[in-house]
Amino acid sequence: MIVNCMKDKITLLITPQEFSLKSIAESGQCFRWSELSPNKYLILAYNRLLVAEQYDNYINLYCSEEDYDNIWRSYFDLDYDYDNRIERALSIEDKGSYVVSAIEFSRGIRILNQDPWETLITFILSQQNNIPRITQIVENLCRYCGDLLGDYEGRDYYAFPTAEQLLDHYTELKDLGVGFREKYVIEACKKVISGYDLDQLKHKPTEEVVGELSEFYGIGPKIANCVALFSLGHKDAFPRDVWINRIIDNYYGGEFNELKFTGYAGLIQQYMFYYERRSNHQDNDPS
DNA sequence: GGACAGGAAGTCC
DNA sequence: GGACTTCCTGTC
Repeated sequence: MIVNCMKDKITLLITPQEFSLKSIAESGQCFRWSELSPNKYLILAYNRLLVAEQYDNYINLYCSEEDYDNIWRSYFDLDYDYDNRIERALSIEDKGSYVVSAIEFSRGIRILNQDPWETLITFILSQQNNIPRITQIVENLCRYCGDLLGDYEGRDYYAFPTAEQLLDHYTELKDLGVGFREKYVIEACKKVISGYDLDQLKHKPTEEVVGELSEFYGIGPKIANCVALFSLGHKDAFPRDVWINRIIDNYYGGEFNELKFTGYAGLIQQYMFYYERRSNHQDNDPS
């Protein structure tokens, strides 16, 4: 991939097969992307506001070269070789299998390396919830508790709140839509404020990471795997949610061994999740 | 039309 | 196995 740097604009020569903003935006891993116009998004992450737009053969990121190097290159996972893993998966899967269809449908999705704290809280909010509502609650928390980052086209945008900021507003969390998950959020804030370092989990084995995260009140195996995959760089984490379990029941007779995708099972999981939710491959249109 | 059940990237007790 | 916030959907 070739990168062109101009003042406050980075151009990546890359195709939607390798990097698709739209697919990522719809893939359910991030809750702070908003569509400004077709193939143009405003992205909030790491206390930054980024505008990104996609064309047939390139993507423009409106940021400094410094921010690209320090934040966005890692955020968009640009140093990970997706084609290599996809080829490996295709070589061991039967043609026409669910996984192969899912990969073909989902090419271009990347696993974002999001901020661990933000990911921990947003996935606590995800339990027994749906994506539009999770997005709404996250928006409420940022607007009410977070720092103002700046404005774009007349609208103000806010940073994801720190643990201290969330705890400052603990009495209002329920009203902001957090609901019964309030106690989980408060406990997570306290644990982080008392010195627990999420970043150190980047350097531990995935199994150990999932174990440590599961000790948080309100975090079980599903959310622990999400945090490991979406923010700590553990590509072998494999979150099993209702959608994945449904796929396994419907297409794999209730058993699925993700270990055959050594080191990148999380990628396959994300393709399956996206394919199941976005495509119309099911016989749901009898007319 | 409006009530109502069912479900939503789960986890705790 | 039931409860949990709240909202959106489909059904009658």
